[in-house]
Amino acid sequence: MSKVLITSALPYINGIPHLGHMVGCLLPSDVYARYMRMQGQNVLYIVGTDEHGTTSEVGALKAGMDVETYCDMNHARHLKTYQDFLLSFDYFGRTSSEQNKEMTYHIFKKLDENGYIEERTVKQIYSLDDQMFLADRYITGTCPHCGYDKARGDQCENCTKVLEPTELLNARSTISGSQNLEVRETKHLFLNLPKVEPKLREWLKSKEPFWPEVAYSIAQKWLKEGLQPRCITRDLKWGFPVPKAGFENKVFYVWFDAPIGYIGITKQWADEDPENRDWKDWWMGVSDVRHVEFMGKDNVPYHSITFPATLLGTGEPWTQVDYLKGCSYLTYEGGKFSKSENRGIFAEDAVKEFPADYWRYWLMSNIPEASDSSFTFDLFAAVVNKDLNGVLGNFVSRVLKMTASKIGTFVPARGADTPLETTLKQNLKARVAAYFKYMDAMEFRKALNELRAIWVEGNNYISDAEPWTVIKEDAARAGAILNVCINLIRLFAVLSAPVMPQTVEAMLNRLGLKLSDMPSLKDFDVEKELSVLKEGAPFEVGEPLFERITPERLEELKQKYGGEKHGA
RNA sequence: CGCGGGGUAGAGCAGCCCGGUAGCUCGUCAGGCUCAUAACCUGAAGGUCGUUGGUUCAAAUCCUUCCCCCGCAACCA
Repeated sequence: MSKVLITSALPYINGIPHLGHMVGCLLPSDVYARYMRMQGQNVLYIVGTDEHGTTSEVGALKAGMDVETYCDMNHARHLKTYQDFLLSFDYFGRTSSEQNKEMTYHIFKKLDENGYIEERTVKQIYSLDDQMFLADRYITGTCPHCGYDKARGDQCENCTKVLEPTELLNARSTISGSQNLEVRETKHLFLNLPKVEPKLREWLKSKEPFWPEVAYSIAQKWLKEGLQPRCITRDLKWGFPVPKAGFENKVFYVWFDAPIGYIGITKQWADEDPENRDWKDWWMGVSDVRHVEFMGKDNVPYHSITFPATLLGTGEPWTQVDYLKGCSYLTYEGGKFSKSENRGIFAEDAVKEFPADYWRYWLMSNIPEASDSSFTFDLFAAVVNKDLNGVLGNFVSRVLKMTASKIGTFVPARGADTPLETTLKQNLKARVAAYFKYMDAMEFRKALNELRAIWVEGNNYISDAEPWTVIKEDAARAGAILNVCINLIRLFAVLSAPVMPQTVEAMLNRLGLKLSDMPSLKDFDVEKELSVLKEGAPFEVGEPLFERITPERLEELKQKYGGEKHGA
């Protein structure tokens, strides 16, 4: 059995996860993890919060809390949200953990020993009132080019010109509003990327061609533009103190320790059960691990260039990413998700409106793979009503209700196959093979399209077989048809499990089965799976699996979540 | 000329790498069925594949011009 290490980009703790975050990395990583487990693979699925950096410090300051308490609170909030979305991670850790500190120090030490770390003195803006160095984005002032008075230290949003913070007129701290700023020199440590570049190029060459277009292009772009030494320390308090003489008051830059978090969190997981778990089995000197990373396109440079270079620089045999699934962005009703403008639907609210499976199904079948895609409530309602209610939910209803009313609440006897069953099985075999092929390749839109097509086979079969007509003349044959249909419900449930775990459980329960009764997808055989439920097995009809979204409800949702474009 | 991605029926997408009758889902219209959630099944209408020029027997697909949308641009996670 091979090992599959699955990681999702670690959500930044200060952010409020919205549907874009869910679909870009968290959800696909979960669907893939569930699928691989069902394929009999040994899966380790790691997620957690990314906690360090200025943004957390400022967030805590504004909330009037110390950073640790603030992060504890937000960590719990993130965890709750992801559990509500039914993410099946093996461990949900945090980059601020002791374990991650250990890993970060170890890796830093190796890089330093190998000569990849260098000191540089840089000029930065210091705020006397805030008593801290300000990141460029925390400095606001008047743009020297266009006179826009809310230009940020890195760029003017009005005229789009790239700026140096020292160019701003009337510069002030975004945090306190103080204009009491001065330029100070400060010493920092840099990771010498150009020195790692030859190794990096060689490594990328072997992996990259198999990545999605988006990920491949972004990595190529960075190499083409040439790598520069990258600063890995900051003048902040919230972070891991730099273990080097002369840098006692500085911490590592969040982007240095965040990806190391995958390893640190694995150690958190291992430490829970040290008898049976070892982080090294997944990360150090192993050749039987396939590492798959999921992330939004903004994260690709760090996972394809900076982090691999960091690991290569240690000279140690770390597990590197084998497949990098980079997704594009999901936009909301034609614009960006924005917490400050209260535009978009956030994960916490989403699960209050509809069960997680509705969102999981919609998001996975509309995942932005090739290009950005858009969430609209109209599209959402169309999919929920048509696919979930019309195709899947209605099939379950019509089959179970008819069997119950015409025969009884048990599985009728199976008959000999007619050409109808032969055709059904042929179609299903082809569909299932395609579904597996796309899931293996992480082409989720296509996979979900096949899943839907598999459900449609059920409606096609029952339309062609017409048990409601047959039963008037030949009760045994009608029973045989319904036997196939009930087995189809079970088959649909099994195949849908990676995407809609909750619904699948409900489907199985009606058939007197549990989630644990699901077969492995390895060596999945349509013929065999269609004869699992035998004559006499009891079932419950139950309520409809899904709720339809009425036009009234749709309007209500659009109103509530600011579906209309601002400033139109 | 900053970089990358995208521009294909009313909507959302596939096809493009490896040129050869333009495909899928929703929506619309018509028909069927009446077991089921006004659901399901069948069929039809609807596209000069953003634009210019070129290569070719043949271009959505290769090269070129311009336009539009989205994202990124290293002290923003």
